[in-house]
Formats: sequence, structure tokens, C-alpha cells
Amino acid sequence: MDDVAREAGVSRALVSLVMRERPNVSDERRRRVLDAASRLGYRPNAMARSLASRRTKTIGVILDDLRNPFFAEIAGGVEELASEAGYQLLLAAGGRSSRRERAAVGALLEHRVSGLILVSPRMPAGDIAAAASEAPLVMVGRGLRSVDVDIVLINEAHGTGLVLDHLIELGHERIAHVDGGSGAGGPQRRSAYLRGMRTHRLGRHSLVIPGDFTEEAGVKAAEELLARRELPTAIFAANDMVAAGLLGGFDRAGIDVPGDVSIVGYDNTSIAHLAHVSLTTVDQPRTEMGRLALELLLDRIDNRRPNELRLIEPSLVIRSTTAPPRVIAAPSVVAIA
Amino acid sequence: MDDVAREAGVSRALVSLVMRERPNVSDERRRRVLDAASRLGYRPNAMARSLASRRTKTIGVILDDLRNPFFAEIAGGVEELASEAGYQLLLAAGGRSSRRERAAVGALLEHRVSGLILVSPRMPAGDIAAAASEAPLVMVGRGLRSVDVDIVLINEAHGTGLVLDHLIELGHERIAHVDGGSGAGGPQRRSAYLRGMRTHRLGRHSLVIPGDFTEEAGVKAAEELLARRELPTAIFAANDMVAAGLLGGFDRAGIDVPGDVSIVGYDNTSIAHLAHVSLTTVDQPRTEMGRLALELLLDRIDNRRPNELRLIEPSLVIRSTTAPPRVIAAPSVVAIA
DNA sequence: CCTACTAATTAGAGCGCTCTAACAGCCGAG
DNA sequence: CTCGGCTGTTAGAGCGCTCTAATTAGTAGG
Repeated sequence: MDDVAREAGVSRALVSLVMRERPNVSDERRRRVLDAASRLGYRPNAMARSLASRRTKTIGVILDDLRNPFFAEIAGGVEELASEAGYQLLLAAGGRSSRRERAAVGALLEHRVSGLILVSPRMPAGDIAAAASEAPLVMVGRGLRSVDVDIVLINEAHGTGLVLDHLIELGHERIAHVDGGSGAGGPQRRSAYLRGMRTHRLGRHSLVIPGDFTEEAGVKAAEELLARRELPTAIFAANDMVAAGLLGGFDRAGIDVPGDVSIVGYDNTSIAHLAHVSLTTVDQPRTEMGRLALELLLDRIDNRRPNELRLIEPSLVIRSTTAPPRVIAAPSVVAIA
Repeated sequence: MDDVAREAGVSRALVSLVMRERPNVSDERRRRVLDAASRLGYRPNAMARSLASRRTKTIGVILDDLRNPFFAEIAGGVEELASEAGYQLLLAAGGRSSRRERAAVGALLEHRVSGLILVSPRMPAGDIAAAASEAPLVMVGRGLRSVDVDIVLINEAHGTGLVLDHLIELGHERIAHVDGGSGAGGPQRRSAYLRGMRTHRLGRHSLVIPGDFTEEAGVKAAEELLARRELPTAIFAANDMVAAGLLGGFDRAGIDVPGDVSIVGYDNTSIAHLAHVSLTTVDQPRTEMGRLALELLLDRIDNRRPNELRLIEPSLVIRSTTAPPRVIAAPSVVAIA
């Protein structure tokens, strides 16, 4: 920087003003500085800048694993907005371990990130509160009361409601659920299913097959259902992988989907929209979630304000795996219509 | 840091030594410093540290788009090793635009990253050379001569060879290829296909259907093939998405896979291993590629040495979409065996 | 008991910037 | 003219560390 100042025949301070694109610098000197800078191949040092200005223009993101498309897509949304806003992204994976997450948070805080985004963190609430006291914090995919953070949450109850409404409107009553175990969203979807069935006075038809978020769970669930006297007319799977497993399992057994049984997934992953699968499923705008999280964070970085909780409303994507049940047990008005 | 020194009754320099876990500090003072630090909630400032030591312990990664699992998985591999080695990850997306890539490289260089990993960059070679002159650089998925960088490349010719060998061994001769246009690996796979067909004296059966890396391209290619007098007995798709499109297109037309036609994909994405798809495909160890890239980079950071080019050997995953052709045009020995 | 070493500790300069306050020029108002 | 109020420029302190060189404490040999 000294070199640039000397080359341009001005003071170091003026070079600083030019590099930061501040007003009140005469055009002539600005040009002289810029010329000198490019002639010398000068590149400002972000470390020194951050140290002196005590602002870093970097934001830290902690997620489970980049190889999981759910997280990667959220990170993609964050990245998109970050680059638009001139922020840099410091990324770390927590790998489902509290210990690793804590270490990652510590490292990012040492880097004095302007803010922190935690995606479905596993750490205890106390650690999150501690982190939130050191930097503005936005959390995605996990709720937390009485801590000074913004939260972006998917409205799982609403998503599940859309599924049930769709199936019931088609005329289904015996609707089973293959659940997702304790994975993210699993318990919420399961309990929303049970509640929804009761609300629709279909509680007696509730049936939950335990599973997890894998394809194998779907295959197994299909076998288990086939072993029963009667197949449900529709199945709500905890996610698309499970739904794909069901599809595979029924296919092998010669059961027609959606003729014999309708299937609905959850997540709208790339799998769901394949022509060969064409799965009716619930879509969450994952990129948007990432953008929203960063939007909240940027807002929080320069305005202190009360916590916000944003509920993301998922939507239903109807494709080819749902249809009316073979025998409609509906009132005749439906037939007339 | 001053506060910690005062609290522990030692000099600032000693605190620095303790925080950096240097030897030659007496146990007693080390404990005193650590105590004081945790009592005051002291967290070293990475900016100041980098500025003073002129080493940042951060590495920059530039890729196309996090939402593309190919890139996300490579990034995942980089992240994994980075966290093991105590490095932080600064991530930016280039979004298929030279301009954005250049901006990202510039921003990362301002942050004085210890090294740079570029995954399938689109920028002109000159820009890459310029970047390489400012920081150790490793490139993944793109070759470049006479520039001081290490390179990690997939051996597309080998992967394509595996596909052809497998199909030819099954007895196929009329093997078509739906190509990937100009996308990463597309041209290489295409030319390796043409070369391979010639090598196997099957040049007269070569058939390339132009496409890109999308499912739609696969569907269209299926339609185009069906419009011909004769279907090839096997199709090598440029990637799994295209293969899925082919599968969907043939399914709709009542063509049996692999009975009427065998299909091979490329990439071994999550789509390929679904029971419902079960696609024979070529696997690349993407996480390993990321790890290897960082390994080379770390090595390059502390030892100046000649450039390296590492070829990653893909492997073939045989699933259910390939089988011998219906009418085997093979010598009778095969029938006897 | 002094010297020669090694181990532990510290003073102080400096990394490359930003930022505050001061300063120089220049205008129009009093 | 002199003064306040501009705009454009600059000097210099300081951000929170690391690192070199110097200093002190400790240990063993003569």
C-alpha cells in the first residue's frame, strides 16, 4: 500500500479511501491511484482490513455434511446471496457430532465472522446460546426458545396437511405412513400425520410403519404391508428415498402404483421428478431457505431487533403416483359430480 | 490478550506461546495462562494472527454450484480433510461464468488463502496462470499444460473403456452413445466412445445422439432412437440423468430394459442405485477426489516441487440395466460355454 | 564460586490496513 | 478582508497478534 501511495504520489490514507470506493476523492487522484495499483499488481489484504476496521465481511455456515443434497442446496442459497452482498463464506461440517460442531463454531468465531448460520445443529441449546452471544446467529431447521437467534423452520405440519388433504380429496381413507425415525423432520411429520388423520375422523385407519430416511426402509415397509390381509389404498412416506423404496418393492410384487396404491413422498429431491419415478411429493424451497437465512442474518448484523421465526410453507407437487382408490367409498354426490 | 497476560501475571508473549501450543513453556505457567484465558472467555483473533504470522490456515475452493451433487461431493471431501488438518474452508461459486470466477478468485486472494482449489473452472488459462502465481493452486476436472499447478483428472477414457468392454463382453455390437454436449467430461466421453468403437472394429456401428447432461435429453434421445428402423442393442449415456431419461422414454414406449436394449449411465449418482432404477453405471470416487486435491495442495503449500497430474481411475458398477442382447451375434463357442 | 551453557521468559518492533482528527484550500456571507 | 463551512487530503495512532533478539533463571562443569 505504501508502494502504491509512493507510485501515485499521494498519501497512504488516500489510497485507502480509493480502495474502499469512498466519495470525496478527486477524479484525477482516484485515477492516479488506480493506475499505480494495477501497475504494481496491488491486492488489498483482507486480514489487515478486517483487523483495522473490525468487520470481516465473512459469514460462517455450519451444516451436517455437504454430500447430503438437502444441506448442499441450502448452502447454495446462502452462497448465492452472500456473493451478491459482497460477503465471503466460511464453511464447516459438523458431521452429526456435537464435539465437531463446537470445534467448528469455535474456529469460525476465531475468524470473527460477521454472523453464523447453523443448519440443523445437533449441539445442546446451551452451546448455541453461547455462540449467539458472540455473533449474530441464525438457525435453520431447528427451533429454540429464549435464545437470541433468528430461526428458519419448515412448516412440517402444513406439508403433511397438504398430503393428507390431497389423498382424502382423491377419496382415500386407509392412508398409512412410513415414518423417518428420529431424523430431521421425522417426528414432526409423524405426529402431524397422526393428528391430521384424527382431525379428518380417520383415526381408526391410522397406521405407522417404523422406518428411517433410507430406500431400504421403503422396500422393507412394502414387504411388511404386503404381508397384511389388506393393503392401505395410499401411503405417505417420510421422504422421497422411502417412497422410492416403496415403489421398487411394489413394482417387484406386481402391485400397480397408483392403480392399487397411491404413494406420496416428501422433499422433492431430484429423484422425485425423474420421468421414470414421477413421484407426488412435498417440495421445500431449499435454496430460498438459505437465502432467507442469510437475509435475516444480514439484517441482524446491522440492526439489533427482536428475534424472528420464519416458517417456510412447503407445497405439494402432484405427479403420477397418486390417483383415486380403486373402489371409492364416497357418497353418491361425488359420482354425480 | 493483554488482559489475559495481566490476569495470569505473565507477559503477552508467553500467552502467545501458550495459545500456539509451543513447547518450552513451564507447566505451571501454561496452566495459569489457560485458566486466565477461560476465565476471561478469551478467544484468539485469527485475523490478527494471520496478519502477524502471514499464514492464514484457510484454503479457498471455487466450484460451479453447490446444488450440483458432483461439486458438493468433491467439496465434501475437501472439507473432510481440511478439518482434519486444521484448515478452514473459504468457499465460492463461479456459476459457470468467467467473470464471476475471476471475482471469486480475487476475493479469495485478498483473504490470502494458503492455497486454492478450482473445480472444473471455466476461466481462460491465462487467468488461472495468474492466480497460480499468487497462491499454490490445484485444479480438479480440467487439464492445463505449462502452468504451475497440480491437477486431478478423471480418466474418462478408462471409464468409457470399461463401459464398452462390459457391453461387448455381453455380446453387444450396435452400441449407441447419447452425448453430454460441451459439459464437463462430455467431449472426452464422446471421443473415447468413438475411439473405443473403432478399436473394437465396431466403427461402422458408432452412433452419437447429441444431447446434454439432462434427463430431457435422454427422453428425447429415446424418442429419436425409436423413430429409426432399428434400435441399437445397447446405449451408453453421457451421465445418469440422461440414462434415467432413456429409461423413462423406453418405459413409456413399452420397450424392455435390459431385454430389448441395455443402458449404461455415468457418474453413479444417488439416482443410479435406487432399486427402481438400478442402473449400470461408472463410478467416480468424488469424495476421494476432493481429499486428494487438498492433499496435493497441502503438500504444495509447504514443499515447492514439480507439478503433479493425478489420474483418477473410475470403476464400473454393474446393476440391472445391462444384459446380453436378445439375439446373440456371437460365435458358437459362446453358446457352448 | 565463577563460567558456559541451555531453558524459560519478555520487550518491542511490525504485519497492512482503517479511522479520527487535524489541516489546507476555497467559497460566499457578513 | 475575516470568518465559518465546505471539500479534499494527510499524519499518526492503533487493531491484536507473532517473531526476533535480548534477558533472566537454572544447571552442570571446572
